Amino acid sequence: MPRIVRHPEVRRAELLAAAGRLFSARGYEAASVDDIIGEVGLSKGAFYYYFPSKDALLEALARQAAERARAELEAILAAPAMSAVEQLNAFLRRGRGTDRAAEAIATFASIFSPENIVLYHRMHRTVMTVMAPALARIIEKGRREGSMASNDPLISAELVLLLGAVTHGAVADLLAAEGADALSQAIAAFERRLAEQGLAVDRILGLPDGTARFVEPGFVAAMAAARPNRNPLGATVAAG
Amino acid sequence: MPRIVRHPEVRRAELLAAAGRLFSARGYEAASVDDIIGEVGLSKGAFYYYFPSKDALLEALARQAAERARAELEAILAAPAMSAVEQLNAFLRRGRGTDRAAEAIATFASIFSPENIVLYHRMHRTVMTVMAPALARIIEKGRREGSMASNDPLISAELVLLLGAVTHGAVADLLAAEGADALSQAIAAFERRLAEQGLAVDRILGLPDGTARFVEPGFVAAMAAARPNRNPLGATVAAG
DNA sequence: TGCTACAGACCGCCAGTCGGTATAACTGAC
DNA sequence: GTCAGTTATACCGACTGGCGGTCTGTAGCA
Repeated sequence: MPRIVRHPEVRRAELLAAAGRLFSARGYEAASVDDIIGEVGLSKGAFYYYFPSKDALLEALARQAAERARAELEAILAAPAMSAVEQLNAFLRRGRGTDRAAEAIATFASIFSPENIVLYHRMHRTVMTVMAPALARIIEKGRREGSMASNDPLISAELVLLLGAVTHGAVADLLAAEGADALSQAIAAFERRLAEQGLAVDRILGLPDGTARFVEPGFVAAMAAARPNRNPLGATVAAG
Repeated sequence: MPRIVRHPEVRRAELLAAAGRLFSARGYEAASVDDIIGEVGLSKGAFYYYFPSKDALLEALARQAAERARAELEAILAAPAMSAVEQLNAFLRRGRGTDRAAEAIATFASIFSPENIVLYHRMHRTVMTVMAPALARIIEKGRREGSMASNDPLISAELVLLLGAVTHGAVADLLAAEGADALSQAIAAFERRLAEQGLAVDRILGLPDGTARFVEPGFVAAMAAARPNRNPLGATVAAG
C-alpha cells in the first residue's frame, strides 16, 4: 500500500473527525477501529501510534467537545453588560436557537440512541466538569446582584445542568412519532417538559417562576420539522 | 461433562444471580458469557437456550430489579395512614437506613464504577419507568392534601427521581478518599450535596425548605465506615 | 543516518451458532 | 403396574467471524 505521511496534528484531527462521524452514526461499540482507519485510509499500526486504545480516542473526542463548549461559554461570561439572569438564559439556550434546530435534532438523534449510552455518558461527564464551574460563576454573580439564592453555587450549578440533560425520553418520543397527531402531541409534551424544567431551575435558584427558559419559543417545533429522515418501516429509535 | 438437568425456572434464576454478581463485580462488558456459565456450571448452548443474547440477560436483570423496586413501593403506597409528605420521605429513603448502609455502599461502588455505565443505565431506565408513576401518585395525593404543588405530577416525579440519581461523583469521592482527613471531607461534601438535593426537591414540589430528605441522619458516615476493602495501591475507582 | 510516522500479519478473546445428545415425560401394549 | 418405544426438552461443546490490541518491521523526511 502507498505510504502517505501527514503532519501528526492533521492525522490526529482526521482520526477524531472520522471517529466522531462513525460513533454518532453507528454507536461507539458498533463502529470498529477498522472502520475508522478505513475511512481515514490508515493502518492499524498507525492508529495505535496516535491513540493507546479505542477508549482513549473516545476520551479525546469528549475533551474536544468540552473544549468547544468552554469556548462558547467564554463569550457569555466575558460580557459584563449582561445581568446574571441574562447570562443564565444565554447559557441554557446555547446552541438551541431555532436556526440551529436541525443541527440539534441530528445531534440528539445520534447521542440519545440506545446504542450510544457510552458515547453520551463520556461526553456528558467531560462537558459537565467544564460547564459546572462556569455556571457556578454565573450563579455567584446572581447572588451578588441579589437576584439568585444558593447555598452552594457549584452544587446548584450541577443540579441545573442535570436538569438540562433529561431530555432523553422526550427526544426519543419526538423522533419516533408517526403521523401528524402523534407528532403534535410529542411536541406539546416536550414543551411541557421544558417548561417544568425551567420552573425547577427557577425554584432551585430562587428566581421568579418563568424566568429561566431552556430554549427559545418555537425551538421544539423547528426540531420536529427538521427530523432526520427515518426509515420507512418506522421505529428508527427503539422504544424506552 | 456430566449433564445436569434442572427446572427451567431454577436455571434461569441461577443465571440471573450469577450474572448479577459478575456484572456488578467486573462490569457488564468485562464479565463474559463464559464467565457466567462457568459460575453456574452450564454450557454455551444451554445459555443461549435461555437467553437470546447477553444483552437480553442484562434486560432481564433490569426487569427483575424493577419488579423488586415496585414491590418495595407497594408497601409505602398501601399505607393510607401516611401523609403524602411522609410517603415522599419514605420513598426517597427506601433502602437508605443506616442499617442498610453496607449494602448500599457495595451496590453504589459497583454500579457507579466507570466500567459499569451500561449496567447502570439499563437498571436506571427500567427502574425509572416503574418508579415515576408511583411517585407521581404520591405527588397527586400531596396536591389533594394541599401540601404539594405541581403542574404535572409525572414530570415532577421524573425530575425528583433524577435528583436522587446524581450521587455518582460524591460516591466516587467517598470511595476514593485516602486518609482520615480526605474521608471526613468527602463525607461532609456528600452530606452537603444530599442536603442541596433535598432542598431542590422541596422547591420543585413547593414544600417548606428542609422537608424532603434523601437519607436518614448518619447514613453517609455509616456508608463510609462500611466501604468495601479497596486495593492497597489506592484508586479502586478511577477518578472522574 | 537516525528517528518518526506508517504498514499489515498476527494473537487471544468474545458473543453467538450449530449439529448433536442425554434425559425426563409421555405413550400404549400387555 | 411396568416396560419398550417415542418425543420434546434441556443441555453439550467445537466452531466461526470479527473485534481490540500487539509486534516486527520499514519508507521517507530531516
